[in-house]
Amino acid sequence: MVYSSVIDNANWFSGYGVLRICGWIIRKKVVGKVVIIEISGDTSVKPSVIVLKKDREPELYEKARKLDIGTALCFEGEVSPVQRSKRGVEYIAKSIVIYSEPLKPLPVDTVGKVPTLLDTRIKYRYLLLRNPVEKAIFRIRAGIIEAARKYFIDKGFIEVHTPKIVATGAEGGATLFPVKYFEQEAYLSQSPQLYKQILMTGLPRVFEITPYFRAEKFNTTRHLNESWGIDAEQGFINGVEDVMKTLEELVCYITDYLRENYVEEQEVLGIEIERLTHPFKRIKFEEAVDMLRSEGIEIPEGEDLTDAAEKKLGEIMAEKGYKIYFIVGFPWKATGFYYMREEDGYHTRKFDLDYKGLEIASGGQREHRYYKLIEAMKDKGLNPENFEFYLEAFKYSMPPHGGFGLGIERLMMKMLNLENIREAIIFVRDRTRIVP
RNA sequence: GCCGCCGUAGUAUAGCCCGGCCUAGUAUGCGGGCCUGUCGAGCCCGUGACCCGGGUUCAAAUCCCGGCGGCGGCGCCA
Repeated sequence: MVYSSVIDNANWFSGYGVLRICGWIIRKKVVGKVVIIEISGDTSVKPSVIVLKKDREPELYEKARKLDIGTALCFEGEVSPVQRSKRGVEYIAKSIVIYSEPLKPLPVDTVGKVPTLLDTRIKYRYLLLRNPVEKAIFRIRAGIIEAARKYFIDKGFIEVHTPKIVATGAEGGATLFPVKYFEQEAYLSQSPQLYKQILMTGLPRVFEITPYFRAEKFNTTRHLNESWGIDAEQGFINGVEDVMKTLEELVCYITDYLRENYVEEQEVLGIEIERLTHPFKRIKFEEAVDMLRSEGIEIPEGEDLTDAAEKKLGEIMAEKGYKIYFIVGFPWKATGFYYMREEDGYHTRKFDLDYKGLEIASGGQREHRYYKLIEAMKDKGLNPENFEFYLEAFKYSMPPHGGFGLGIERLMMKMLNLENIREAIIFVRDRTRIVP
């Protein structure tokens, strides 16, 4: 599939089937009387291949054979009637315009013949984006967001933006990045949670595609300090099931959308995004704990599952034929103050969505009753006075509501079989990385 | 924060355990040549590296100490 570019200048038809394609040389072969140049641009994940023959276009042949890997150029031409390349669509060029040449040889291999360590890969990500594999990963990322927007808009949700500079976190300041905000103390937002909820008094169905800033000192393959999520919140719900339904439909919509529209990307990555069908399996938190305990894993009473336990649960569930499943009914002890408690006082309406043993989303029904919310905060040892801006909204007919946050990078990891979450974001912010 | 592993040309690696045979090997890149519509092309020639500082020793890429950097695990995690 050849995509039409939104940038007219980068890709336009100048009439009579003549096409202008721009990009960088990622591979060049001089083979006797023929020069073969592969261009990586934005028209396709696979390279555009220009073939120049000594007897057909002698001047361009001479020009092309001297070009370096990494050169930025545009060519005008047409699709070749002869298609012998196994790598991309072949073109016959009528003209080539050089825009920029590398000052020195590229530090990394943009065709992927020589392996690159993750650290180097992150450092030179912008160059490696010329590599079809890397390009495919980030085109798919864009596809996830594109699909999510379509899904929500179709369902009548409105896209919102909540502040990323906030006055307080929901549960103390330990995991927040402080920022100087004139004479006040402020933080980077860890989650749009509280603001999404406030919006339930005026816009009962919202979604937001947003960064999460988390100051935890993780050093693992599945944590970032700046990650992105697809968040949603909906009001006038009949229960937590309404929220879970939205989430499972969204995830299925995304995978179907990618399967259909990102075929070439999957081919380049050598994967097939698996088809998911809803409803997803629901298991109760206690059932999960029982399953794990019968496998000899210790789970302290009322505590959340560790990552290792979640991974093990993924294996157990896979044996039963479930790759993606909800864990529902988390104990109050293990959740935030804003989740609605069940009548028994022990359980809540919080859920997690796990995909192949990794938590990719969490959410639930929130407590919308003002006095219950105050009670909950006190129970969690929080001072309601610190949340006045939030609580105020609950005084004016807050409908029952709930929502979720879906981690984009984590979804990508499981969908594309990435080993490290850092492979799923272009510019990485982790424990030590702050540039580029 | 704790624990483990690692740091060798542009990139990716071998050598380190057991110091000398390392003038540091290989692949790829880069420069040159041959050949050929190649597709991880092939063949030949060339090019280029032991993270930093200190120590042990006749002798250190190799052993020891410190620093810096990377990877992973755990803790922690809306």
